[in-house]
Amino acid sequence: MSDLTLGAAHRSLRDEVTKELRRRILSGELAQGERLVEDRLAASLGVSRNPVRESIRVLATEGFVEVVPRLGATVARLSAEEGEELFDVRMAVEGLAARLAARKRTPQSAERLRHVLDQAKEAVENGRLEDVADLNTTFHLAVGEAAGNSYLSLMMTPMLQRAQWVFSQTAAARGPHSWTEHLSLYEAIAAGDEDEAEARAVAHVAAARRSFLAAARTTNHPNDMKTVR
Amino acid sequence: MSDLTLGAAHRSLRDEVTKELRRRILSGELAQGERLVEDRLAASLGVSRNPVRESIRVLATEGFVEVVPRLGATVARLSAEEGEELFDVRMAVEGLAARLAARKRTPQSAERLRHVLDQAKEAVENGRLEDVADLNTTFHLAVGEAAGNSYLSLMMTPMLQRAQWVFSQTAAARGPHSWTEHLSLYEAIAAGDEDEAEARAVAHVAAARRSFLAAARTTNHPNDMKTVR
DNA sequence: GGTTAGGAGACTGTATACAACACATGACAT
DNA sequence: ATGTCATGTGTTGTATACAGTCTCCTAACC
Repeated sequence: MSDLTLGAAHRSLRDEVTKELRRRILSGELAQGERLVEDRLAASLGVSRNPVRESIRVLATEGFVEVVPRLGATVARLSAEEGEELFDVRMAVEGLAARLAARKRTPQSAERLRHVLDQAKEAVENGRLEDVADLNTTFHLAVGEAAGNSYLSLMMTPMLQRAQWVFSQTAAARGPHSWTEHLSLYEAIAAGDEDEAEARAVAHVAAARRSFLAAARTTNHPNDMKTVR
Repeated sequence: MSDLTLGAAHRSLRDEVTKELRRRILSGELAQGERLVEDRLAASLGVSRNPVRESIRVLATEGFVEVVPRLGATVARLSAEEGEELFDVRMAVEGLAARLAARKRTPQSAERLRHVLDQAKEAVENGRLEDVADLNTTFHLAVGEAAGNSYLSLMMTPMLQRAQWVFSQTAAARGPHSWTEHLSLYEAIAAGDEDEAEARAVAHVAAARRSFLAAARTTNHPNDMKTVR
């Protein structure tokens, strides 16, 4: 139906498919537990089953999809408990990222962080909330990049996308709050203060967890997040 | 050539291919930077290109393979610096895993850890070094499982395989040493002492890093690990 | 001699085709 | 009425086919 418009520089079709499927999952367009039938997805994307299959496998290793060998793939289910558990991992990983980013700071990395912050500020002021969520993720990832540790970046990319997913599923948005905390983290990194950077990153994730818990408590039943079918 | 013997319970062929390719990379049978030509791999595994392609994509998201859109895939290169950086990530992640494992310990998880330790002890005593390396990885992963955090497990699996890769590439084996440290970590976890468990896990990874650095210094040139071509 | 156009070979990207399997439905037997 | 078996449909797993692109080699040209 809605054919993909593939990017200028001949980015392979499969990458576009992966991106689009991930987007649909993160946005909730594909609901948790929903079955991913290769034929249907292929038709809806205007491609053959082959790129779809490859994408599904990638998304499965990233944790967005569950594959049972002969039975097919479904969008992963995310219990409230699993959502909360993710924050533990984030605190450890992002704490490290912030510390290393402060240690290895360069003019370029500071510039990059500031650039993302500026974009986010602009998006906040203009009330473009979808962009704010994306830019928050981008900022966290930029901190990971600034840490100058390739495996850390590789690991953080799907982790942060998952975090965004968790939030979108609970409808717990907290854009402006985030922004000031990001600024404060940026300052510690730019100042090269490792301990403070780590502490602020951990505190930031902890604050995000509290938002999540509050939202989860009001919008959902005790043990499961909404699992629209 | 060497057709895969696919497991009893009809585990899909593609899973076997992924496992086998990963094994070949970890063992060095496929050298760093070596080109992965789909046709050749397919022929050598006795399957068609399709499962091979899917496997390559999965291994790429795990960080063992690098894919450049129209040019093909190569085994990832691991500089000595990247190898060392991995230890930073491991300290953060495995420290958390040990802490959580101590917090959430159950008779079952303790039993599981002890079982792996017993196997490792037996392998050490019988001098089966390849098995020791695998069992060390298994133990670390078991700690991750004991933490009862699904995303943590998901993240740790490729991370630990990568760690094993790093060691095999530098020929830095330290089996027996590891074993006593593992035992000590197990005891802290079984005692439910969170702080001690985290500290011992971090110390264990730090010790591994020292082994790595020592081995890397003697076997390699300053900035690059051996990159056989 | 160096540089550039052309073409052959190799390989990836994508589509199509077919085989194997799972599940549902319904008929038949007990 | 219930259990078991046969049949059909939908879906995944795998193989094959073809088109597009990159690289390298050759040859012609300046």
